Amino acid sequence: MAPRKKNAPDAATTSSPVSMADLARELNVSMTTISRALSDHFSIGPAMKQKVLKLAKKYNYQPNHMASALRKGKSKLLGIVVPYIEGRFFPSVVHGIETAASKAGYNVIICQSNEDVAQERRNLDSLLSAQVAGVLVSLSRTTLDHKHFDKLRSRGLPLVYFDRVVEGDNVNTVVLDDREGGYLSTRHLLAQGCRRVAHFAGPQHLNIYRNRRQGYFDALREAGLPEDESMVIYTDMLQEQGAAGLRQLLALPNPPDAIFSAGDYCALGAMQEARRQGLRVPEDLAIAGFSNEAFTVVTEPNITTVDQRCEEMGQAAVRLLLEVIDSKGESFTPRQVALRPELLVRGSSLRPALAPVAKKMAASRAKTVG
Amino acid sequence: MAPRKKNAPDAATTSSPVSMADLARELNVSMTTISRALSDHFSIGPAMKQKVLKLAKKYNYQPNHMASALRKGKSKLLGIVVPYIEGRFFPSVVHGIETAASKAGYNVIICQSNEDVAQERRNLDSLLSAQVAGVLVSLSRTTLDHKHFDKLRSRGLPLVYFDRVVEGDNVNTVVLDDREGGYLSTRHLLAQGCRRVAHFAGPQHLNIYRNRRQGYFDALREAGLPEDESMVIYTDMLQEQGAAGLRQLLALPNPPDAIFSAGDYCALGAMQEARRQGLRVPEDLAIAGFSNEAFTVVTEPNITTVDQRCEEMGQAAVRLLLEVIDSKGESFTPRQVALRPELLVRGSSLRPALAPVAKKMAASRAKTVG
DNA sequence: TTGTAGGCGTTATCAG
DNA sequence: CTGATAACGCCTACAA
Repeated sequence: MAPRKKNAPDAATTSSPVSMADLARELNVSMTTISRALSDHFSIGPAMKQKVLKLAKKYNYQPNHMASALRKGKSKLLGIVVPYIEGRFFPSVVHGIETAASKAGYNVIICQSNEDVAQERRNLDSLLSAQVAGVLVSLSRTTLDHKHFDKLRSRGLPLVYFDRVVEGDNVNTVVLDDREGGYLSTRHLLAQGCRRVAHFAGPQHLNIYRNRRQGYFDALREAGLPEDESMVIYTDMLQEQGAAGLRQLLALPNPPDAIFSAGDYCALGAMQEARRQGLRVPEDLAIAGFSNEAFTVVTEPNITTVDQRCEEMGQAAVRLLLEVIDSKGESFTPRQVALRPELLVRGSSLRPALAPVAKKMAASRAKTVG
Repeated sequence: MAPRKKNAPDAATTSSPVSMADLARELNVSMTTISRALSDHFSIGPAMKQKVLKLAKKYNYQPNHMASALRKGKSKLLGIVVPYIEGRFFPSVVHGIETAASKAGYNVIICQSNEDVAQERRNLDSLLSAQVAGVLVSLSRTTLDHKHFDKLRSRGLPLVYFDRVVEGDNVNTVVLDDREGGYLSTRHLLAQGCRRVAHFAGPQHLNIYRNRRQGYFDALREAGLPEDESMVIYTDMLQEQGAAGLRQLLALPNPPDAIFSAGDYCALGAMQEARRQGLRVPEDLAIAGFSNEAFTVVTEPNITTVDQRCEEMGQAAVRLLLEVIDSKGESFTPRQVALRPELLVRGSSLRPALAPVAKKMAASRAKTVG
């Protein structure tokens, strides 16, 4: 062990961190007093409190969270496990999480599963070892069973899933209300005067895509329109598939006058293909996507889409997690939160003739439906 | 203190974490033996090692990093401070950092300064308290002096700046070679046959923009072309400023046939304005941007740009930081790393007539110049 | 090859 | 109001 020189003028370059013991020695009081003064304990007189605080500032005292956590058995660390930190969605959610967590005095450890269950398992072990106070997870695509999360539960570690969640009512989850998103989007297209609205659906084993499709059908039914499976194209939400999908739709005896795509990339592909086919967007074909990708405000026209409230999702997840953490002892009844999506009406779906009116309607709708 | 039942069948729902002491008791050996067996110490026989490892697995033992860090005075945590986690750049860098760090057995705590020095200061305190082993920083825009980082240095805490760095040769930095990026881009435009290349420059108090401009001038000089300040438009790299900038350039007696923009958004604005003015891109006006924003492959034509190697930057920063950490004791000579940018030639700058040849040239150049 | 004991910095408990 | 003391879980000199 390196010899530590206490109470000695520090070496030229590096100095050891100041501990409570150092402050205690300096003031000729006990560590207890220091500890209490710093944590604003009622049993310490204001005079002493001031003295301690002043000295702490002078010596630039930083509490050692590890020691505190070790002693208390509770750290001020939250763990995040996401598939990856790229694209638009996850970074924004992480942004929201970090903001909310730091506001509550927590630091955040971030892990990526890279869409790999094995990695996800290791992430959990890693967070366990780091003694986090709770964990926020968005499942990897390859996660089929969730036994590895029992390890957390058996340790009594609070857990909240977001976006890609375990379904059930005994888990804490925060998701976007995808059904509502699909519903709002489709209803908007119908309000534009479109009568044959097609749908680009995503993989139906993922609940987000199932729900968006459900919202689409709900809006059709509400408008008294039939559910026509020939108008639904199943894709993996890739750009090229949007182009191919549109070609397929145009070959129908009765082609669509609008498309609600469950993803922006697919919508983009369709819009580009429409141009190649000589169709005007939105006059001949109205298009709406999903996710509010950055490029949707760069295309000509801009693409109507649904915002996923990434940041709110992060904040809601943290709020829920902290509730569970703070309720330690009493048994907390798991809760499932669904966030309102926001429809963003843009040029790709706004029929010029109806524009002034429709814009207003759409705007008020997007707000009031929430 | 809650009573802990050692060695007792665990309560129905939650169980306490298993410690080395628990394992030691079970095997009737000392904690020392357990500790050594788990850390693969040479003085422990293979038989005992096996026994311990098996029991550890059975009880799902997770080492307590906090205790270990407290004892050793060294944690396995790295701290990151970034202005924010959004857009394309920072998330990708963070992605690279987390990947490299976790490969080396480190966890990563992430903090956002929100472009605010005061917040940045708090972030540092927070990381100090969390006992991180080192810190990676990209400066907030409002950070003018760097005194608050002395706190780290005086604690002997390794520090690496990336992207937005403190300039000097006594700090560790990782940046993109922006000059080279500007040079490659401009040279490419010249190779396309353009002879009047304009430049959208960014705020010159930021070194990245200064350097991109320098690369632009270097390429012009190399081609024997004059430096013409009337062809340089100073902007904040906003989309609208690109449009305005182009209008300004077109009003010149001798308008440009190409633009090298120090940012993609500005390039986009110019491209949209060019279309409005009836100019063909790239035939009448070749355009190149900077940053490889996601939308550059979505526009028509796609936008030629310079990739900033976000992920490599993160990895390089971690490598450097770990070097400093591992060199503890010997004095480490600070190092400044500059990453090679990658020119991505796309439709906005590829003159059709020259396309087949030029494409090949540009490609080989982008690789070999590096 | 294994064990003993002390301490990292903090806080809870109990005693003044 | 304040102080002494013992733990939290792990590591490591030193002893056996």
